Amino acid sequence: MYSQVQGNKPGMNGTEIMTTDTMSIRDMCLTFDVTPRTLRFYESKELLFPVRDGQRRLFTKRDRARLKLILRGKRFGFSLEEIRQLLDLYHMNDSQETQLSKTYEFAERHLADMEAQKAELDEAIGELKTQMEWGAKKLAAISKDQSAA
Amino acid sequence: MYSQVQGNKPGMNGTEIMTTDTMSIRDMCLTFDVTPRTLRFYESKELLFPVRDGQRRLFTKRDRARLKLILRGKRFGFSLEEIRQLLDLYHMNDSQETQLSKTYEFAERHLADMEAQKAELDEAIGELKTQMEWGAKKLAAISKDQSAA
DNA sequence: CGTTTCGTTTACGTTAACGTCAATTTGTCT
DNA sequence: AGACAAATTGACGTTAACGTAAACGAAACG
Repeated sequence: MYSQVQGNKPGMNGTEIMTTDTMSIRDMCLTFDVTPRTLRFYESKELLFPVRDGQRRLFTKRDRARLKLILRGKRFGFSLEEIRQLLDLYHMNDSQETQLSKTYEFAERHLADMEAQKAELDEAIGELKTQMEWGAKKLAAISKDQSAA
Repeated sequence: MYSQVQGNKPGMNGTEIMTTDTMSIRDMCLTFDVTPRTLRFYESKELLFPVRDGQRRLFTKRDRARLKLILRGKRFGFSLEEIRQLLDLYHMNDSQETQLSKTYEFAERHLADMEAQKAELDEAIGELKTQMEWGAKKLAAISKDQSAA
């Protein structure tokens, strides 16, 4: 649904298609529902590494994968700094094996956190449902009172 | 494991036990691992309603139930304002039936949020596990290289 | 009775995660 | 060329959720 045509150098007439697989900042904003400020902020925090076409940022496929993980991490309540460490695991390249062991341990703790969170979430959902059934009964009683009046 | 003796008025000798079922601010801090500042802050935001013994706050059983819900809500990434609304559902008394319907609707949205969050959490856990298996294989390869050298 | 030991109020400070605004540059259209 | 839109770089502002420090009162203790 979005243009894959980006990074056209001067000299292109617009009919040629350069599927460089990069996206402009605006396309990123529309696709992921974030603001330009957010993307620049994430770059400043070294969460994203858009390449440059002159001054302008071009976001690669890798940046988009990372952004998806960032936004998901945020929904789980992780800080950007924690997320940055996790991104290292997802985007580890072969020349960074020295850090792999440390990253792996971090991921283990993170996984434990998430599973604990899941257990608690299940419990909370159960309790909320119980409360809502109580509320539903109350509501039913009220509407009955009113029809009787 | 914590003292249930609180709110003793002057004139008590310490052998009598007044199981008023209230806790001092310090006991609350130890029990729930929060700071006094946090408890006062929650009171100022009308999340807790400790009674007073002169100047001092005494936290009731109701306050403790609410605090548990507050801390859990925070772990799920909800704001204090959102949590305050949910507390209305859990601590609704019969004289507040006018607001019940509104609160119920809020709870329905909240429940939907939580179930969506659970689904996403399951997915994230699965992906993280996959990545960690990849990482584990890498680590195994490295240690093999080193033993061969 | 002096002194530590909580607890209280008031008020200013802090951090994360951006928002917002201004000045400027660059590309695009007519 | 002129105008307009879109992007960039500072730089300062904002909100939530507390932290921290000062100044004070009350209670407990030797």
